Amino acid sequence: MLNIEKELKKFTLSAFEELFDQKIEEDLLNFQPTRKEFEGSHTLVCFPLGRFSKLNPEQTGEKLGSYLKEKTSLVANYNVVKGFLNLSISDAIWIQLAADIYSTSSYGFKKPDGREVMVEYSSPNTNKPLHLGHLRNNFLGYSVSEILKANGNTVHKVQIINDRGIHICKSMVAWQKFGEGETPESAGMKGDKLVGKYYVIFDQKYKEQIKALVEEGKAQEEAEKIAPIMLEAQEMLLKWEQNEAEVVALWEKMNSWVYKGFDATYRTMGVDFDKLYYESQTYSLGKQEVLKALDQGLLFKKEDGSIWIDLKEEGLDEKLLLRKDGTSVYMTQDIGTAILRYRDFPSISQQIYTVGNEQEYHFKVLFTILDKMGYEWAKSCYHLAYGMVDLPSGKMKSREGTVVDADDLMQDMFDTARQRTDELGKIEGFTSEEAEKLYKDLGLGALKYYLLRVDPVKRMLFNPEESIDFQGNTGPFIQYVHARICALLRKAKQLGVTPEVSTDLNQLEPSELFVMNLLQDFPSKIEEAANAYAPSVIANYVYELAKAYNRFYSEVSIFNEEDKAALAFRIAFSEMVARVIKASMQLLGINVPEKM
RNA sequence: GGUCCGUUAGCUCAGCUGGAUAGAGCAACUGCCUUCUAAGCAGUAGGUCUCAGGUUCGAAUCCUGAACGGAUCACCA
Repeated sequence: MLNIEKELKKFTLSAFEELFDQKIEEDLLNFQPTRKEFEGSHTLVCFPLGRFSKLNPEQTGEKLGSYLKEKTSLVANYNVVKGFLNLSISDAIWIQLAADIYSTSSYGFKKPDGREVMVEYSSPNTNKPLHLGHLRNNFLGYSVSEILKANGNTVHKVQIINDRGIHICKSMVAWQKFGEGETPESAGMKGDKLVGKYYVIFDQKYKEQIKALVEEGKAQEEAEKIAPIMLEAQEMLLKWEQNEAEVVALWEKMNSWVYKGFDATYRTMGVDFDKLYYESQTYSLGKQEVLKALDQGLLFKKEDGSIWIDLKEEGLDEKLLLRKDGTSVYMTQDIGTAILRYRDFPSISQQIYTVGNEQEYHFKVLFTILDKMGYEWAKSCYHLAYGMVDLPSGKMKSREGTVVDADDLMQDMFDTARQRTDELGKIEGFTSEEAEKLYKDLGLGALKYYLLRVDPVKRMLFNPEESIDFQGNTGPFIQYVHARICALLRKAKQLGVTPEVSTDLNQLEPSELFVMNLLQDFPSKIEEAANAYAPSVIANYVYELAKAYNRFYSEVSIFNEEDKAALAFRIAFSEMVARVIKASMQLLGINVPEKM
């Protein structure tokens, strides 16, 4: 495939040899897109080149420009403004590039390179439903997986389901005491919602008990420790780890409710996993590993019997790995899970953990522990941290009922999509299934794009009062451009116009050139997104592309074109744009409709 | 207090491997639908890129310091 920038660099380097008798580093050649107020598409910054050409930047630009124009068929024209050499690429080259792209299947995607990675995302606790934070997590993890695949990696999507621990025991205790046998069926509630309800009830009762104890004269801290309902939860956790039948049965029952609810939510979200890990199946391996490490002298035991690791030398602190009662903590489980994954997938070269940035310290400690335990691969583990999604009122708190529920939010988006679509009235002839599918694609498109266009490291604000837009820099805008192009392609087919990039063509419109330039960027954008684990790179790119195409669309009347070659080209060109839009959106996990 | 992260237009965000007059969208205002989908296009207005130093021909971008906001340093996950 022709790469214009690469070619320009090559010729510029030889220009330096011929004109100035200098061999210079390629890195010195800084090509950037030409600003739209100047003529040209590629601009070479000449300031750093003066010391090699022994000329001022302006003169350097002139010399290079005339050399390139003369010696290569690439450059049709040039101009120098201040120290910037602006180059216009000849239409023939653009047409050749278009022909290359048009004939390339899955343009921009790399062939599998044998590198295998594991991406973890979602990883919910089973004591409450998924919320807005999980949406950012899931969309991010899913999209990064798709981007890595497009960049040539084999990807295993996994999650670790936090199905055990004190949190789930809290829901269990509350259900046992106050549930009166309620089930999702009897309550008419999704299972995850029902279990979440009892988690909230636990917290309410717990707070009441603490308050009562404090009124009796206990210190707050002590009251928190001795509140009866908390003791019951702790006892239940112990019984669970001892595999007591009744507790295990209750645990299985309530978790199965939750899984059914989660499955429904994941299906709506359009995410999936290749393999699921459950903490209940990995924590004992973690425990074994901890005990092994204790034998090896890597850990130490405190007087009360709890087991710790000392990471002060690594600039971290002491970390608890097993409680005094022998039960395991979060860290213990994560150690077991990581090791198990490498046993299951020995050829992966990296594990990527999509987890909020509030857990940065946790992962730093986890990777350090694994490293100390002698696992070579610990060095390549990567915590893909993302910022919290805040509400105008501040952080979401499930205990205080300020969370934005994932199912509710998605349903709101679908409703908005339906309403907007009905207002516009453009989908006559759709069956009700087709219409429903469209509402979902649009609603999810808006939501996913909204969450993914922001750089992952940044925390973001979500205001539930202001609904997510369907206009401007949004998912539906991009989906709309795709649908528009599909309408063109249908019409072309109807009229019997065969899309073709023909060399008979002799001129392209400025707005076409601008789009071509963006199309050429697609492969490097995928690479950039993969290297930075940042879907936002793709999101911003595809928006720019869609916007640039829209400009062309409004400036150039396609079917009024009398030149046959130009008409055939514009159809092919539009088709290319649609393909890149579709592929980009696929990388974000967003479907693009053909009509909307 | 230690460590990490963020701060760009009224709001939400790009730009950050240093380059021209810092860009989009929303909100406001002005045009454009008898012609391929107006969920659109074009335009107007809106900025001491938090501040102060430094490096450089050139700094929103790199370095140092400060301010503000957030996270974290749990026998929670």
